Parts: sequence; C-alpha cells; structure tokens
Amino acid sequence: MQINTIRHSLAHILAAAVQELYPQTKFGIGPAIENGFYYDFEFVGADKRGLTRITPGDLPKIEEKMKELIKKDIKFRKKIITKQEAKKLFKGQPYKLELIKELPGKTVSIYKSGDFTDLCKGPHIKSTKEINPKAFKLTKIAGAYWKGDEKNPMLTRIYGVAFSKEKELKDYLELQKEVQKRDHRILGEKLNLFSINENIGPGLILWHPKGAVLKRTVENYALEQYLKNGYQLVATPHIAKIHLWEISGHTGFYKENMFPPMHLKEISREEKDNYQLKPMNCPFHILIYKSKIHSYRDLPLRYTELGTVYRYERSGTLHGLTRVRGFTQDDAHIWCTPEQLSEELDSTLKLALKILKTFGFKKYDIYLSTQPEKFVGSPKNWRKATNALIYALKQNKIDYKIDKGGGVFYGPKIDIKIKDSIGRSWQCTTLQVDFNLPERFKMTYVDKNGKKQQPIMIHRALLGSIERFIGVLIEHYAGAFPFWLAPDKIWIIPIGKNHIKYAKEVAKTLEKNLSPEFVKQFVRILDEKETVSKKIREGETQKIPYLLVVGSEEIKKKTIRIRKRGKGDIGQEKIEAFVKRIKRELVP
RNA sequence: GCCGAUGUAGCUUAAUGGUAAAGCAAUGGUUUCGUAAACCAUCGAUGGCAGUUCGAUUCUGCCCAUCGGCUCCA
Repeated sequence: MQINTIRHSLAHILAAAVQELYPQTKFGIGPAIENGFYYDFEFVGADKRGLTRITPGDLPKIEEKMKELIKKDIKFRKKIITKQEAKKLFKGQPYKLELIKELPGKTVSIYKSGDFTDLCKGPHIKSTKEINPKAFKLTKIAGAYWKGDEKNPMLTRIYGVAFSKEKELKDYLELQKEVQKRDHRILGEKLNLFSINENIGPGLILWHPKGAVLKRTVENYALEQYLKNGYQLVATPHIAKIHLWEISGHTGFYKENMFPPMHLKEISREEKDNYQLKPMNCPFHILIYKSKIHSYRDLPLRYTELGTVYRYERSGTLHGLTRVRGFTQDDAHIWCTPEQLSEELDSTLKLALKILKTFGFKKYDIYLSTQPEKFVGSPKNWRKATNALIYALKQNKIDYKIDKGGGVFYGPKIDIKIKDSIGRSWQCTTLQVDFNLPERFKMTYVDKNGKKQQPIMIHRALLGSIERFIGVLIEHYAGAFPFWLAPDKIWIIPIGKNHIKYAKEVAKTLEKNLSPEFVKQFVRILDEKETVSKKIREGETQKIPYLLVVGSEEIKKKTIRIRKRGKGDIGQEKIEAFVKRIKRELVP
C-alpha cells in the first residue's frame, strides 16, 4: 500500500479518535503531507471563545485512542452521494458544508470508517489492518487558518508523522535530533558567533567577533568573485527620502513591510521631507546609472554592493539568522540590451553555481518562475525574458522545475534552493528580470543609431541574504567549517609552562610563512593554567580545525603534534610541512 | 499579525505562596599536567508593569521576548 494512502487514512483515524474524545468538534480537512499527515479541528467547548483548549499534553491520549481504533480492524468504505444527501449528513459541520458547496458536480464522495464519516475523494486503505500502529506518532499542535487564509478563523491542527515500518519512524525521529543539534541558533551561541538582544530588537543581529570574521570571509569571497567578473563596486546610503520609494513604487506595493518613515520635521521645522530606511538597494543603483548618459557601449553595466537593508517582517515569521529584519544582500544590478540578456543570464547563473559549490553546496533545486496574473510590461517582453532564462538554464544543462505564475509582477526569475548536508532546501540565489523599474525611473541608453532605448534590468543576489546564508552554512557544516571559512583556525596547546616559549616560536614561524595578520586573527596560544585534556576538549567543542600540541618531545625534534578536527591525533609534522598543508586548505 | 507553548545566574537545569539549589562558565588561589572536563574558594538569577495576598519567582491580567506552526517573504 502506498504510504501516502496510509498517511491519509491515518488522518481520518485521527479525526475519528478526536470525534470520540471531543464529540462537539467541528472538522476541517486532513490530508497526507511529507512524512505524515495532519487534521484541522475546531474544538468547540467551554472557554470564553466557546472553544476547548487542546495542548500537547492531550496528544498521548488521542494517540492511544487512535491505536485502539486501528486494532479494531476498521474498514474504509467509499460511497457516492448527492450533494443534497451530503448536506444532511454533514449538518452542524460548517467547514464540510462549505466544501460541499464549492465542489463541482452534483455528487460527492464520502468515506466511512467506523463511526466517522468524512467528505473525501480518497483513496484510502481497505482496513486499519494495513496500518502499522508502531510506525506513527502525533508530533505537534499548531494553529492554522481555515483554507490557509488569515481572514478565516484559526483552527487547531494536529500533526502526525507516519511510515510503513517502525524503523523508519525511529530514523525520522533520529534525524530530527540531528536537525536540532545543527540548529544554527544553538550553535551560534555555543560557538559565540552572534546573538539577538531584546533591547535592540527582534530580527536584528549582533555579530560577535568570531561571527563577524566568518561573515567577512563570506562577503570578501563573494565580492572578490564579482569584481573579477566585471562588476563595479558601489556604495549607497541606508536611508533616502520617501519620494524615492514613491518613484520605485514600493510605498504602494510594499508599505506594510517597510519600517515606517522618519519625520525630520520633529527635530527641525525646515525639513519638509520624510526619510525612509531602505528595504532594497535597487533605486540607489539606478540613480547612479542615471547620473550620466549611457551609450550602448557601456552595457552590460553591472553594479554590486553588499547592501544592508531593513524589512519589517511580521513578528511570528522571524527565525534566527534565516529570517531577520535587518540583513545584508550580496546585491547587484545589471543593465543590458535585449541582445545581451541571454548571455548575461547565462554567465550570472554560472557564477552563482560556482560560488555555491565553493561553499560546499553540491545539490540544488532550481525553479523558473513565469508570468503571474498581475504583471507589468508587454507579454512579448515576458516571453523574451522567460526564454532568455530558459536559455541560460539549458546552457548550464540544468534540470529545473517551472513555478507557473510564480514570477514577481515585474518580471520572470530563476531561484536556486540549495540542499544542505541533511537534505533540507534553502532558498538563496535569485536572478530576476525587471521590466518595471527601468520604466518607472525612465532609464535609457543611446543605441547605435543615436536613439534612446530602455535597458533591460537584472536583479541578482547569489547568496541572497548573508545572514541567512551563514545560518544555512552553520547548519550545513554543523558548525565545523572548512579551514578557509573557520573563524578560529588553529590553537597551539603547550603541554606545560616550560613549553609556552616554544608555542610562541611556532606562532612566529607561522607569521613568517603566512602573515602576522593571519596569526593575530586565526591562531591562538592556549597558555592558561589548564590541563591539556581540558584544552583539547574546549578545542573540540569549539570545532577548531587544527589543535597543535607542543611539549618537550616536539621541542627536541622541532615539530608540532597535530590534532585535526574529526580525525584526532594525526601525528607529528615539521612546521614547514604544516604550513604547506594549511596553505592548500586556505584556498576556497 | 494569528493559534499554542515557554521565560529562574553568561549557559544548562532544580525548587518554592514564606531564606531560590546546583553543574559548567567567569574571577582569585593551589597544581605544570601528553590528547574530550584537576582541586579549593569567590562572584552571580526568578523578562517587564500592574493586581490578588500579611507576604508573589510561584496565582491573575497586560506588555515584551523566545520556541513550534499558520500566513507572509515584493
């Protein structure tokens, strides 16, 4: 039997159990989902809103009831009935009645399993005998809007996971533990990378020294790649007159996601204009473009900036580094002629894939998002741009999925979701064609015939938000960063106080072979009065790539004893040999 | 924003309507140590504002923040 069918049937069994335990319950819907199922309920009852509060503490009781039902060998029976009959059957079930009303045709199908009957098109298992009662588990309770619309009432959703074999359930629960261990919010604190302080505000990141070094390494690498590939560095302010956002159209489309305006007249009467914290960099780059007249010979023109932007994300959506209110984009805008578009998209995509690969991401899900219902620009341009994106994808031999109608109103786009080391996807790279802003800002270039033309604009952020990208990096590597990224690279551990002098000599040799800056930033001598074991433990928990232990033996032989993260003690080595080793590893 | 849960020292956790306990960390001292936690001492906390109470960290309300979801992510 298909596991999805079992999951779906389990949703019905969940509903059946709930019906027995809480007879007044109103039922929403209950589909199978990835790894399991859920069912939405409205628990009618006695509190001031007329509801019964269900808490995670109630789950074991419901789960027990489900197992009881499964044991009873309940049969699933399908029946086609008329809508009229259905309305009678589901009297008192407002959500079901709403669904019946919306379904096409004159009849609907229902499934009866024991005392529980549900409106459902199926398919289902024949009998609960097919369910392995040891391979499912109710996991959590959450609020969920009826039909996913926040204008609708919020129902109580009970989630469960289900598999065919008990072992699979165990593996799944193990994986969840692994996910928890890799949580960048926990590792961020353990490795002292960043924090969020409630006196500063939710979604605003404090980068601690080690985190800031990591961020800098990531940013420097990305920027270096852009400068090598024909981008020009620009820098722009964090605020601008609100008028700018009126031109760009953001105040109209995006107001509730922007931090509200600053009213300068509150401090100075002469100030007539209100200012606005920037939610994006594009208008600034456009105005640099517009600061002079451009020839077709200037194109493609590429401006890049590590631009810090602020967006008012709803409080409930914030999450560690991956969803924040202030973040830095590795942003760039490219303007080109229609003829250049394909080539630009192709090379941008290549660059994106190269950079992601360097950071250790080898697997991706790539989406092409096409024209939505509401759009600006001509359908012909949309077709052209979409074809140019497809061309770029084909040039790079990329398997992609089409997100039909998923484009932004101003143009089609390619999104890359990277897969981390335990298979989760994260949206990072975005590559968008924009017909809107060049029009709104009246951008032009002079073509071969001396005529003014409108350039095509590409927005692209390859890492996306640096904050999110680092969050993903932390989870991908579980905090054990490759040498070139690690913000703390080498610890030198003298065995006793008589060996501190030699430890310093080792550091000096590294300075000579690498640089004083490198040693200051990345090498630490642990001369505290602690045991060697303690220092090793500390180094391991801090996930330091190399721990160099030095004692009398090493002094005599002029070597160091290397403990490599994940490998343990790999033996003694001359310092020169070690330098060679790390020089190799320092290259991204 | 919505539904639900949570908030005790820098971190992890304990306890209580009546003196808030411990481990790690930090600081000071002893130990100078060969690959994942030496020893002793010291410092240090109930998210905020109200209310109930003789007394609130504990009960109630509001606020703030965090967590799990929903919705959102131009």
